[in-house]
Amino acid sequence: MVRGARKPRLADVAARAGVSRTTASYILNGRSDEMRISAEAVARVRAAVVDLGYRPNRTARSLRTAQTRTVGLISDNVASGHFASRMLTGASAAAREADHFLLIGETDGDPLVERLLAEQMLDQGVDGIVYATLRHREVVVPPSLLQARVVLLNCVDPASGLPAVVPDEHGGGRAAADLAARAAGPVVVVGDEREQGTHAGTMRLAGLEERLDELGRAVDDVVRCDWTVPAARSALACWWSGGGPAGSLVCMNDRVAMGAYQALDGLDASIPADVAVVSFDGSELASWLTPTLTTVGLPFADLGEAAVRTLLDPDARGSGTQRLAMPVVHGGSVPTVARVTP
Amino acid sequence: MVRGARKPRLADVAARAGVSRTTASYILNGRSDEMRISAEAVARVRAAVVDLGYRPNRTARSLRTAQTRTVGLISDNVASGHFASRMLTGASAAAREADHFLLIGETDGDPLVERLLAEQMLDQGVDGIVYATLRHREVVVPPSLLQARVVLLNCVDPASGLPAVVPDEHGGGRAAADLAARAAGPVVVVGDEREQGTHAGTMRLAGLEERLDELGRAVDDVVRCDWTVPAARSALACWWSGGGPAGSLVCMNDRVAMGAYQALDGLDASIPADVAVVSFDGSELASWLTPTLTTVGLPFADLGEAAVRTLLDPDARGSGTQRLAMPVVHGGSVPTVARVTP
DNA sequence: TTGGCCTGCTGACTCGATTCAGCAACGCAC
DNA sequence: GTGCGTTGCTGAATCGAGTCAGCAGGCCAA
Repeated sequence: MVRGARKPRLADVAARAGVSRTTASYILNGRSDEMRISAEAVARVRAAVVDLGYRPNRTARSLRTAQTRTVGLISDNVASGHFASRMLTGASAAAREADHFLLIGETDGDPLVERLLAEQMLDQGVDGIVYATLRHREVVVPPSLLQARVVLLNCVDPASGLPAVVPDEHGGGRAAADLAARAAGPVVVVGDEREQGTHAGTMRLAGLEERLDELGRAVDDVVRCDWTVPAARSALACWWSGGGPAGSLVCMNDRVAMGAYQALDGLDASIPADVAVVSFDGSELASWLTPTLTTVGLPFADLGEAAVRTLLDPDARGSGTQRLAMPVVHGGSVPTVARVTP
Repeated sequence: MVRGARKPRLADVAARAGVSRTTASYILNGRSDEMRISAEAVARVRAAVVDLGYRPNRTARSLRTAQTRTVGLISDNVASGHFASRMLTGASAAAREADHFLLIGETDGDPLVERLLAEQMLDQGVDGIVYATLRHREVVVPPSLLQARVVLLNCVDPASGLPAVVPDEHGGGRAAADLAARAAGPVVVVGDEREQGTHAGTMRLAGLEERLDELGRAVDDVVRCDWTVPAARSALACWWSGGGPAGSLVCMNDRVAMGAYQALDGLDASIPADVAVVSFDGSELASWLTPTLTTVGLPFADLGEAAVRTLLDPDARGSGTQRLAMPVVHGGSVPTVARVTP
């Protein structure tokens, strides 16, 4: 590129190659065969592009084609969520793969901000919008969104029938059952399955019960508490005040499991010999505990990726709800081999 | 807006108001006084905008003005970092405040991807680029970036002299000193201050030593280990095998502190009565420990906000490096009142 | 009457691409 | 030599705004 000169335009390329703008445009858009451009012209244009360091102006192209090659992601709190922010990683990677960029905006749950953000993204001309939530739950998307293509991420909107990508909580519950069943003794769920702000709990519990039943086992008790460290700690401490802990604990998330570890700490019971612990999330926290926690992971990066893929896939219009498998992250909190069940 | 009609353009507004496109444009851009447009014309145009539901086409405007009202954020791993992802929250909030959108891209540290991403963002016509890193460290920004306005976030590039926004690690170290000095006995630093991938450690240590010196105290020992839970746990367990723990621990981050808690667990020493623990990060983890951890926080959201503000502030060209204060997050791991120093 | 100034507006060009419709030049069949 | 088809290209319109230069028309002073 010539020093000091302004950025070259398509017209400059065309002039240098001795062809019209039209011809140059066809060549750069891969339509040279269709338009029967001679090989010589193609070569001259390509050379000119290199010589001038030409890069097409995306804005001008967008004006003409009404496509901006950007996708928006509107969320309540995803970037703030410690672990859920990987949805952004996945989404942005998938966008880049499709030569798009990801535009992000957070609403903090404020419906007004949500509406504003949606409108501004539409003004900006995004090619589609991913509507994401920190917790897996049901939502009602703002009507203004519906002018664009929308894919839901980590949430569903039953009324709208919009395509959605969510973790397979039910399958995750089944996986947890298999892990919990490795230990003998009662299976105890820790954490209120109706935790507000999500319905992951009910689905996990349903899967857990289904699979335990198949194994000839059952959920023997549920210790209801918020999904936080201190709530789980005190709930369990209180619950065990009767007899000593035994069997296996299925914790609704890794923080609850951490609370369980703390509650076990004072007692004379070791993990996993006396008590097995399984949980959900697959966050880094699981690897910080001793012994490391066996946890059924939320595939956040994959969720983000799948959502953007679905959004940009022209064939995926009414593709319903995709449930992505929750992979087990193996730790040391369950016995490595299943005990033989009587 | 009329049903089924295509989106109204400025020309439609002008026609309905009985003025020229030029006049309508001046009015909508707040230049009606300067251009001496009559109050009646202004009113008619505003009414037409409402009637038609007119929203300006940002792409067309961008083409003309060469401003896209978007800013890019290129990072190595910020969205994946559990806690650092709040930089995105702050950055996106600041962008929105200035009527801009945030475009994100992650490189995973790959210089090739970095270059590509930078070029694509420039093609996209971003009004500026924030270059961010997960860890606070020195970087060399890719030369292709320098075509745009750039602000560094959580890193510095001494050679380029680019404006940067970073946490005030030195000041944070001083704050930690005040907290550690509340307990009598030796002050022990936990975590290698030369942790690879960041130079936060050396700055924290320098601030710590400076302030301790002012208080007539000193760093009595440094237990060098990686900034991870298991490394800190085993390093401390080993270190204490001589005598019992006492004094105060200054942990290089919250995970190290968690390791310290675990190491203390078997021993007969309580926090903060026997050992005070201070750390750096201010992550949620601090609130999950028992007792809750007193930690000098990284103001990630503020950092992100300040970076975008600086980027968009026309007066802030060579504004040097902004060091944002690290706020103390008070927990229960240090004595509440300072002991009288002899 | 003429010239100059103010008020209130507009015509036409511009940003940088995409794309439809059409046009010369040539060969070939009749 | 006329008509037709193919090859290889191009002119000009278009997307939807922003903006410079200028133009009527009225008023006032000389």
